[in-house]
Amino acid sequence: MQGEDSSGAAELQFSVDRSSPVPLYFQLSQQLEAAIEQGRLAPGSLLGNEIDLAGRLGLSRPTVRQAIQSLVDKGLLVRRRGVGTQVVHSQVKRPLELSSLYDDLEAAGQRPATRVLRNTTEPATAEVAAALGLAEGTDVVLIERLRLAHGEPMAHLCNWLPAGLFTLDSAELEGTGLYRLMRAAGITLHSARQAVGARAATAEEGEELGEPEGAPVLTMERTTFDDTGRAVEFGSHIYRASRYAFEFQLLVRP
Amino acid sequence: MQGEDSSGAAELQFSVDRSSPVPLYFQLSQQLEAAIEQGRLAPGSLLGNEIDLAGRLGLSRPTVRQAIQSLVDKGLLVRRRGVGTQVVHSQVKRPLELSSLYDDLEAAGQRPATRVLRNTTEPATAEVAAALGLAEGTDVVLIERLRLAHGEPMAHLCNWLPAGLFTLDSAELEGTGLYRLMRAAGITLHSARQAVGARAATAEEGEELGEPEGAPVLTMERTTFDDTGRAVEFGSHIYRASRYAFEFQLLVRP
DNA sequence: CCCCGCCGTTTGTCCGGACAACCGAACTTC
DNA sequence: GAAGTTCGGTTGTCCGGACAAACGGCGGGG
Repeated sequence: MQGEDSSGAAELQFSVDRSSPVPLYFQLSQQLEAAIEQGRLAPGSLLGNEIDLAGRLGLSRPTVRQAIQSLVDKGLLVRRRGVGTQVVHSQVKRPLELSSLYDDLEAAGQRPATRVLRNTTEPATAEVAAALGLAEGTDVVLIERLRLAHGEPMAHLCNWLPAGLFTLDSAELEGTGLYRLMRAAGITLHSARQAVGARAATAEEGEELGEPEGAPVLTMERTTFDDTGRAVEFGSHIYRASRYAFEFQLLVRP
Repeated sequence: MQGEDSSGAAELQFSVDRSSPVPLYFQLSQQLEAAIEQGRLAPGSLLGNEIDLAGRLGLSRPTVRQAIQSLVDKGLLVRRRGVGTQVVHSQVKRPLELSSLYDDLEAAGQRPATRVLRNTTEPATAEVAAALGLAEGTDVVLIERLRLAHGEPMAHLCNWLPAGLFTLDSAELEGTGLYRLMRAAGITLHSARQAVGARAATAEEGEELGEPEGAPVLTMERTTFDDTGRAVEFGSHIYRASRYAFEFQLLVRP
């Protein structure tokens, strides 16, 4: 038995700034998250009861609970009635965000690059129209890109967006991901429907990706919606299975 | 302009049972969710302000807020300060749960079946030991299964569990999924780390799945943790790409 | 020695109120 | 007519308190 494991955060110093416009519960949750991240709050250690914590910080219990709850939702803390709140043992990293491949590669230390093959406006095919909830033949923007890492092709990306949603500059697309541009344009992404599968590459696809014909490729189709429910993007992507796999963490809803 | 779209849930009837052990906020959130599911609350319609809703139900505003917040977390509602709470327009289905293939197939109307090929205890290989956080050579349970739908092979599943975690009956495994059994045994699943990729099937794998050698297959590796942080399961799965794809919905964290 | 119930601790739920921040629309002003 | 301003309505944040429910350890009884 190590007493440390249970002593927890009693001696940890947290503080809030009431003059800040940042909500108090958010200030606290950020400090707690940072302490967990840096190991100052050891996995398995108890956080100390909410009443005392509130008292030490000069906050009310609901505010402290709100801060804790946000970290529980992130999977960093676990609450047990009659026991207390403790830091989870496992290494929780990132619970599957809606991030672009560009950000993924950049975070992994790869040097991503993009080659824009097409950036045009076309009438929507039946499949694209159905995915975006538009009438067939409506004008949509088609973006075809090749994503590279360390100069090697990684994926072939086709995206369709409703025309007029916002202007897409090819130069900007070379330097960052699509989602970053959409967020910057004031579009609030809300949810996405995805399908991940696999198939054999056609000769043309193999050519583009540097794989032989018939090589296995990962496929992903995704429709993204904003918070008004409009479909704002439909993508059909192909990844080199020999060089890429989707990695993510998911949490279980209690 | 249709007034209906904004009139919202004013005339909808909700009620709570204070003698029930089910929390009041949960009763309300279930009724709201059912109303949305059945279309009684139209997409885009406003929910009516929280104060009135609380008054009509004889609840306090925090309780109503808690009910609404749980549906916001599920992606069914969107709140806008100064505007109100409205039902999202898009069809939100299921935000990617940690569910077994068995449940997925059953929900899709396929008739799943399982053939248990192996159910033994063996010393852990280096790979399995690393995934489960055990010492190499520690005894682990190995379960090898073939999953069928409509009598056709769909996937080949290999799972390793720490020995002694709970007893696995082959007969039970034929009738349901692994996660359901684990939950029934009192193990609270907390999070999982997954990797989804693709490759060509070996001759042996093709034989088992009814695919030619070299056919593309989807691969998934998954390590599942309980809420104490222990790894409770490691799985290495292969799916017929011609017959199966992962479909899921994901929400954007605000 | 083992099982069972008691009891303190801690989180879960719920209340009622207060003020701030924000949005949209009506209004005023130029 | 257009732009800026005010104002009502709604959600966001925060407080202090109260009781209930679950867990774990303790002691008593078999």
